[in-house]
Amino acid sequence: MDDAPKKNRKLTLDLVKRELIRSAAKKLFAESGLDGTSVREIARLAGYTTGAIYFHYANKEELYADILRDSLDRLFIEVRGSLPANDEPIARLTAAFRALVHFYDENPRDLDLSLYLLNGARPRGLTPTLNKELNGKLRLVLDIYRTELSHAGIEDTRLNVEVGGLFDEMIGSLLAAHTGRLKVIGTDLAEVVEHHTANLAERLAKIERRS
Amino acid sequence: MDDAPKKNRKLTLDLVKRELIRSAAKKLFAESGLDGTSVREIARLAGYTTGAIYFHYANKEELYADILRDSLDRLFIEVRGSLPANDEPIARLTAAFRALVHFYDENPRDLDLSLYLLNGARPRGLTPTLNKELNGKLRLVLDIYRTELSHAGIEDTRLNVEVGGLFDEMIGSLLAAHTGRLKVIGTDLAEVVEHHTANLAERLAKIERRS
Amino acid sequence: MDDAPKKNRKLTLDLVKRELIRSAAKKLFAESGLDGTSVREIARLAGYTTGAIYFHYANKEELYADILRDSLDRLFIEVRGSLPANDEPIARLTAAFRALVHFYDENPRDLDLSLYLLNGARPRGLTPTLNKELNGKLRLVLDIYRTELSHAGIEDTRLNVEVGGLFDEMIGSLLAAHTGRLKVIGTDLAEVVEHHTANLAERLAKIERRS
Amino acid sequence: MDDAPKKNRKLTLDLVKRELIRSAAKKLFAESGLDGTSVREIARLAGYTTGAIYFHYANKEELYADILRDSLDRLFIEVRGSLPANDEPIARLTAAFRALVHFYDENPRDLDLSLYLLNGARPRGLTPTLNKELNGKLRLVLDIYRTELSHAGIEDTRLNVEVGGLFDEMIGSLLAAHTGRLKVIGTDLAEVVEHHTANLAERLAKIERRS
DNA sequence: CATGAATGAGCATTCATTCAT
DNA sequence: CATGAATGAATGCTCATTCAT
Repeated sequence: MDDAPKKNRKLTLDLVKRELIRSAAKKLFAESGLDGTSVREIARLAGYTTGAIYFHYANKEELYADILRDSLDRLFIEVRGSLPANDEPIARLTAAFRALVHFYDENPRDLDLSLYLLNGARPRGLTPTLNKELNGKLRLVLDIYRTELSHAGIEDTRLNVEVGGLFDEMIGSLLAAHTGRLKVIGTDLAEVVEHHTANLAERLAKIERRS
Repeated sequence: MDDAPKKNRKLTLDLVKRELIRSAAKKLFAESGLDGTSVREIARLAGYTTGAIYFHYANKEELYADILRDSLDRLFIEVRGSLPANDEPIARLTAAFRALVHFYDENPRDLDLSLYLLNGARPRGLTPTLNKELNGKLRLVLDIYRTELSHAGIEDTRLNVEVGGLFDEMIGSLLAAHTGRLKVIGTDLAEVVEHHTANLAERLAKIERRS
Repeated sequence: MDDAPKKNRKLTLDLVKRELIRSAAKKLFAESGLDGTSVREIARLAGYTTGAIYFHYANKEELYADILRDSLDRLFIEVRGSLPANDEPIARLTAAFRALVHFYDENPRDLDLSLYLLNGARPRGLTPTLNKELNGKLRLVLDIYRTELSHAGIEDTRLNVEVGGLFDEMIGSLLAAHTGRLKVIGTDLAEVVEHHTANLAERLAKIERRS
Repeated sequence: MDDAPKKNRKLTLDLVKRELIRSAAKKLFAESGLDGTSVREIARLAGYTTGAIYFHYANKEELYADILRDSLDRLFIEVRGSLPANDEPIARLTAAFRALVHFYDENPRDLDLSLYLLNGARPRGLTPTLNKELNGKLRLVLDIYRTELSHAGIEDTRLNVEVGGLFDEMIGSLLAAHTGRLKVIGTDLAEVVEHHTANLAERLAKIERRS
């Protein structure tokens, strides 16, 4: 405990620096995407020079992955943590979706960042390995909904369709709220979220009845 | 009818060539986006040299816009043409949405291509003028739904929310079907479309009752 | 006389077309130089397409040379034609210089065009052969002054210096008048020309006395 | 003096490298002009790769401007520094012109480089901002002569004409000496300069008498 | 003669990445 | 650890020139 104070301080400083870089990169990646952001820009915003980035990260892609990895991990924790203890499937699912919406509403940059994966789009520049890993993390979140739906008695065949569909509707709403199509009318996101989660509850109820 | 055979043949050939370029460009733009596609690649795929592209199009962006313009025009015609003659608002809206889904299901490349506009994202590299024009074309399609919803008696304040929301859900479903999240389970799109349009009908009915 | 009316008309038309091209090219070359003018621009301004230029001229350089050649020929004729019949060397020289100034004042485009040669500058893009030929034509004009000066009794050693110097002063004045440094004060060229030719006369007189 | 040897060495090396680029660029710009010189050529001559140039200069134009800026600054210092302390206007003006001629005689590349500005020609490719700035620097030099002439009692209306005229004659002579028209006869520049400054003195004297 | 489509080399510029210091 | 100079490949685009029609 006493023989490594320097190392600790150093480690801490190191983390602070890494966070500085990540924070700068996140902002820029969210604004302009992976290809649209240059390492020089990131370095400048973080207060470093180009070379420094490469001390902390092997390359640009790794930095991008690191940020997205972290974002997906936090999303997972948030959603999993939102599940209430009760047995009511619909209540649990509703809570889980509310958590998703809440997360991306509070962290709009993460939404922009995740768009690459969310719409399954071109992994342009993203190594297959990394693409797989990150999609795996996304699947982990989706699996929460899948599990809950299965607990709600939805048969396996419908499962993926429902989960994917509901998920995409959420994302769609978030995008609508986030990208300005909504700003025109001045309605705030909270209202929209309520509207959608209400819809969701009804739909789940109906699915339950059907199955 | 007989006095201009050469000119006609030439014109036809010309259109064929332009179409060759557009087709190659569409494929690549759909796969890798505007920035991710190089003019050289397009030329190579079309069987030309770089310079030839610039004989037909002022620049890369113009080529991209030309393709997207055409896609949105065809979508508009398809959706507008799908409206049945009867007065039943819900039937009309359902048909209109079905047409949208159908169009993008049949032309998956157009879906990828339109993603830029659909999720309102950063027009990185798109000239403001062009961005405006293309978004205008998209708005034309959205206005069809807006009009129908207003005929269905939805009050003006809710209009934009509903149109945007419904639209995004459709797009979300299409993406889910299109980008592989669905392929896993092997369910075909037709089923999903039915599922969603059914949902839509119910929801519209409910909205109608509320208003 | 009767058997070639078509050919004549054709020849005439041909000359007209060539003149059309030359006129367009002259304007653009004078404005933007050899490198700064594209063949396409010339063709467009002349009302033709690119290929047509290459029917009439082997290449861009040849077109440029043709124009400059013509300009220098006309300058030569003008200057030589200006020499009065009398024996008075000073009067003859003054007339010759006045003709030079007059020519470039009346044909400002020719002045811009000739700048390449006049300041002996970079033959960038100008084939040595052509450069030699055109400089030869310029020398022909200079030789008029040289001859006159020698008639005025200037010894051979001074000849080139004087001719070059006087010539450059004329050009300098023309440039000053032509390029805006003079416009500021609103003085018109006529005045400047008189001023300089007066100077010239005095100077020649003095040279004469000295020699 | 001793505590920063590394930094000093680095700084020195840095300046040397920048100077290497500037020197290579100056040579090529002087020979072939702004448009006629490619960045690749500059890099090659300087012993670097293309990209390296862009580390030191924002773009080709900036490099050109940097060189010309420096040249005009040095000319200004030279001319201003040449003015003798005495009150004799003609002596002062003669000295000032002699300095100009001397400067460009010693630095023939600077003369070629400055031709763009000197003959007021099309700033093809030169950003208006830069063109303005550089012309401002040239004006600073011209203003020295203007001031001296005004001290010599020349009335304001004649001022610009005289300054522009005298200046252009100087430049004309330099060009004549510099571009080979003189080389033929083997007369050295010194003689020509004396000849011209003598002419100048007489002319000024005459102007003074007239005014 | 003229067209206009196509070529292909060249250019300015950007940028991820490396590495000596 | 960080710097900053340098690399080199790639990119969008231009343009003189050619040539089948």
